[in-house]
Amino acid sequence: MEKTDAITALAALAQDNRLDVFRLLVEAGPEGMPAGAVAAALDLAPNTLTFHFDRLRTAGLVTVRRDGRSMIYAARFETMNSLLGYLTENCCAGAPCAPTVACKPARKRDKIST
Amino acid sequence: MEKTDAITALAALAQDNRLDVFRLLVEAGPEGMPAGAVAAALDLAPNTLTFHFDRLRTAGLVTVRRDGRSMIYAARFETMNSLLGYLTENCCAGAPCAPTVACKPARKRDKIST
DNA sequence: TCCATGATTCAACGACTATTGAATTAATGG
DNA sequence: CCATTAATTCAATAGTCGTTGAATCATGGA
Repeated sequence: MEKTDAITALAALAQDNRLDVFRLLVEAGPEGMPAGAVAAALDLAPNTLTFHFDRLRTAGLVTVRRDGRSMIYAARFETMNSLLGYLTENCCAGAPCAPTVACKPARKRDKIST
Repeated sequence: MEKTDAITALAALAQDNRLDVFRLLVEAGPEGMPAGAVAAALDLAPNTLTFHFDRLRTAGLVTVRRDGRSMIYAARFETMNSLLGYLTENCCAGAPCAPTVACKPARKRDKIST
């Protein structure tokens, strides 16, 4: 991952609502969930949400597809992995950090903590 | 690591010059380096640098101590580790990501890539 | 004490961010 | 075709960010 991409991804995650959105999508797994459901879960105005989705999408942290009138957003774990890779490689003085960290959608967890 | 701390740390790293500063300090290791040396290495105005150091310090990513008239800044690897921990735990759907990632100062590397 | 050096403080500035309300586009069902 | 639902676009706004220049503080040496 390039430095500029890392910065974009970091900036995308460095915001309260966006971090919530991303965590929610991570929990939702690869199938993702409709924008409306995210809006309902996090109590965000639809236009505000569109704004944040745009940032996440620009950062490559999220994908969209249309399903009827719903837009289904899903987390891109690959990008999250690249970001973790970049941070361990460049901000940890090298090798000691990186015993093959990998980010998979996998199993659900108890509950998102705020 | 708390969510708000994670956001502060992410925001601290999500900026070109600050990321450069932090990477430089990571390379410098636990002894750190004087503000002036950082300023020279990255060609930053001293007041601009103070501004960025403040952010990094607020995020807990950096420590300072005085040595004569120099201020010696050093990376706090512990915080970086916590951040990586938070991201793998909360943004990777849980366990599959975290085979004990750890961030140590340790050995130098070839060269920072821009 | 005086001066030079290293760094911080402060005010100002343009640029960007996050949110809002109103209007608009897209797809579906009757 | 019309109404409804889902989401996006757009303009406006307050607030924050990054940088600059000038002034100030702190330390050490002559």
